[in-house]
Amino acid sequence: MKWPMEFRPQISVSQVPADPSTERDTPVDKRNGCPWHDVVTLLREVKLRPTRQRMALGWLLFAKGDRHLTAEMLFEEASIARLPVSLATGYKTLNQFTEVGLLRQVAVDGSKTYFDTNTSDHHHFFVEGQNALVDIPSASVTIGELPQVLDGYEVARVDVVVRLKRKGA
Amino acid sequence: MKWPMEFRPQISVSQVPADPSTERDTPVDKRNGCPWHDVVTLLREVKLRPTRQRMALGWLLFAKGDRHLTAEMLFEEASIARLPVSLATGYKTLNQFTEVGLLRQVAVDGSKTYFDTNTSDHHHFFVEGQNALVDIPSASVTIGELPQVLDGYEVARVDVVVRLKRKGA
DNA sequence: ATCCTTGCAAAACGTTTGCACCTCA
DNA sequence: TGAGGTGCAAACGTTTTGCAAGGAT
Repeated sequence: MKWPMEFRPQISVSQVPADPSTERDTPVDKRNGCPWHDVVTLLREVKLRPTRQRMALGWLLFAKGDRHLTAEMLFEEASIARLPVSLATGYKTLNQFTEVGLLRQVAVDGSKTYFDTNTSDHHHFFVEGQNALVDIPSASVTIGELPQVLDGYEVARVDVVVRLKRKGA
Repeated sequence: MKWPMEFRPQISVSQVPADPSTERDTPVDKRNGCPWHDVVTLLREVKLRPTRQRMALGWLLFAKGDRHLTAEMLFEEASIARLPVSLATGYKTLNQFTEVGLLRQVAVDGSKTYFDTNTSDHHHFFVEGQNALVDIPSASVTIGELPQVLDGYEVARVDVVVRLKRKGA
């Protein structure tokens, strides 16, 4: 594959502070803990039927502030909480929630897919060994300038992952 | 999991231009096309026996400048070139090369693992639709400052992925 | 001669799907 | 009641592994 690479700086990504009032793509306020009742509203706004399972998962996901979960983790939480949801439904729901902008997928390495309940503009620490993700407010990372992008393309998103390792490991 | 997050800017990651003379962790010069003979040297330096298969894969990987490959892509290239290497060996070799610092894994989303022959400090464009990776010299991206890192941990690496999408898609 | 490496096929793993049954509006 | 959702088990694609046979020093 040939690629015309002209790296004249041109596009500049301005990072916006994670001020709730500026959040985009967040149909419903899920910034504060989300009582059970609000999950109905949340689901209705994105035009997903508030079924028993989606309610349960939505509650697990959004009631406790920002979280980073895999399908398996969510499934286990539901099991422990005696919320009867199958693993397949867990996957399907996470994907649906992502499609409608309630969640965001985070690419770290490894085979597992992480879902982030914080859909605003921000980045991540990835803690090796613990395989845990921690938010970094986008205000804390400044990206200066990017090289010019290929004609016909535009920047969809800039993901920054800061990998942490145990000191002296 | 609780996490003490104090986001006082403190650690500053200074990005170094991709000047070959400053490359770290690159045991052997693989900057210019690597003739067959040099692969032997390359392998010996990292204490891997120069077997037929590792020679073949090493040559495919390092003879053509910087590349971003999955195991399947490498396997297909080898097949086309009539180099008899099994898929399992392809995987094993990519992992071994990564362990000794000859390759670097790149985390984009999707189920496939990409390996990058450029182990120096740099970032990536990820072209959606084409699932292609393109290097961004680290000099083109300036990361200002990072929040303080949890006690006992240090920054292993900062990965920046700039996702490109077709305009108006 | 010894240890390392390979190839195959099978297993493992995370994820998706086909389909019969159920349920919400 | 009917469109949509769920659960199960099977299918899927990628990656790893156990083991017997082959190759490097």
